[in-house]
Amino acid sequence: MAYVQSSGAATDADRSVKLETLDIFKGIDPSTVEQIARKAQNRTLDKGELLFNVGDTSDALYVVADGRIRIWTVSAAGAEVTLNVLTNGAVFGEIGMLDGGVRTAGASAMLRTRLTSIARRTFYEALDRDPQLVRNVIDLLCRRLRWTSARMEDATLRQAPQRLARILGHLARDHGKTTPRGIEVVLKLTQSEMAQWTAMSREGLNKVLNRWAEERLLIQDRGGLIVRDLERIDEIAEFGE
Amino acid sequence: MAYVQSSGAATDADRSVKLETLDIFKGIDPSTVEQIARKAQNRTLDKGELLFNVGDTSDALYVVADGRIRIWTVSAAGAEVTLNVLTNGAVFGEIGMLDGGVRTAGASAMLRTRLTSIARRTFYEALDRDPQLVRNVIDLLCRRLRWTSARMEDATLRQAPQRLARILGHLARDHGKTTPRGIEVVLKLTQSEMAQWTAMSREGLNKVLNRWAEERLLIQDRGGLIVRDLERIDEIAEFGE
DNA sequence: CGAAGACTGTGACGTGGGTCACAAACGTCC
DNA sequence: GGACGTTTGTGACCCACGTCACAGTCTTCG
Repeated sequence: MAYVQSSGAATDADRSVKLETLDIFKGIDPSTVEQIARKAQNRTLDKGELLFNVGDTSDALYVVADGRIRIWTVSAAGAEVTLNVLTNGAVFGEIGMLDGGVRTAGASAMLRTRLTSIARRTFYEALDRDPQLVRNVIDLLCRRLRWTSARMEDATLRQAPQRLARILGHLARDHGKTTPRGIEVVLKLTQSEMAQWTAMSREGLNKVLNRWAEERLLIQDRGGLIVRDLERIDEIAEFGE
Repeated sequence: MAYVQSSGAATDADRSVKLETLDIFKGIDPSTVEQIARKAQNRTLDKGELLFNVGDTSDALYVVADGRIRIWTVSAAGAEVTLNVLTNGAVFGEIGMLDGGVRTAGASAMLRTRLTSIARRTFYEALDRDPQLVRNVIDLLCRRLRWTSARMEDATLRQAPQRLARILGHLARDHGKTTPRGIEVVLKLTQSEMAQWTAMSREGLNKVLNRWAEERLLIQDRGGLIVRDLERIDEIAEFGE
């Protein structure tokens, strides 16, 4: 089986990500995937460890096997903005791998994280063999482009609270667990981390969050966050308060 | 020859764009390109005419044969932001053509413009036949992604004057003609058009432009714009004033 | 358990840049 | 050469948000 190798104990195996379950390998001959998996490298990053920096040369694509990766950029002044936070099963770094250019963003681990990396050579061999993989790659790139366009729009024509609402919606949908109390966000982030993500100041974010808590749109539960009124949050993201 | 057909007088022929000169067809068998050119459609838009709107279904890619196309998005409040201005030889609309999704941005003509369009069917036939075309498409998408990322950064962590400086640099480099007086921007835009592009107000842009004119960074010559100190403009784009 | 460090909460204050409301200058068409 | 529409120029005013400067509160670890 084309498992992403677990570098830890056997009990970790269930949390591991199988390559063949990834969208990018959907419809690909299992033997091809297995071959890629055999040549793939594994790597573990400690909390806070840098995987790559803006401007680094690049020749591999990564898959988050278990953990959490933050993708970011820095301004000339040194301010960091988070572009995305990736969890198990996410693929990243494909642009550098595909075109061989330098990295346009940095990547680092938010906690101890296991990764699988696939080298350009390996990937291109498979690309030459399987036309379906080509389609999948094109699809992936298109999806990325659409996602970036949407975020671009957010950045240019939405105000801070709208951007925050957008992120909250994303957190609730992609990292939320429905409970009697509301949608619990499993992906726990500090206010500073969220602030970097929404490109606002920590203090400003705090104030908005507390206002919304008062209005019962969400509950703040020591570090955790429970979304109560996703409808309204979405509305704010789209049209403002 | 795989010319983009001129729908106008023969004198327009010299301004026409040949498909085989486009990056996306670099290294492709001429007969394949010719076949695509034969199946391509031509279309002329009047000044201001809408080619497609956000949310439209899409099944074609376009090439600007002669004229000028503006790509834009709208906020829920109705404010338009220009994402790019395209001139002869530019390719656009490829994402929708490739993945069949709806358009994420609108496109309209800034002046009377001739376009060539290539349908998904036609393109995919060629894609199946020529693996080099696949590489070219992947390259194009990667380039787009890098460009969008850069603009994304501009939007989130640069201030208005920096964004303006960025656009000026782009105008000077990609649409400029070096003359004794400085780099003359051939692509003439009104201040309103530039303001939409830099996501600032027309009034604000005006003030910055006049300040820079006083500082001899540029000359404003009734509608035209001449960049005198590109070094400094680039510096401002990167580090602020 | 107690201290140090991280995280959260909140007000005072400053400012970039948008909106409004004009006036002046420029085109272009009868 | 008026006259009307477009573009440019400029000041008064305003507001969203960032920065600063704290004070609480939670965690974690010796």
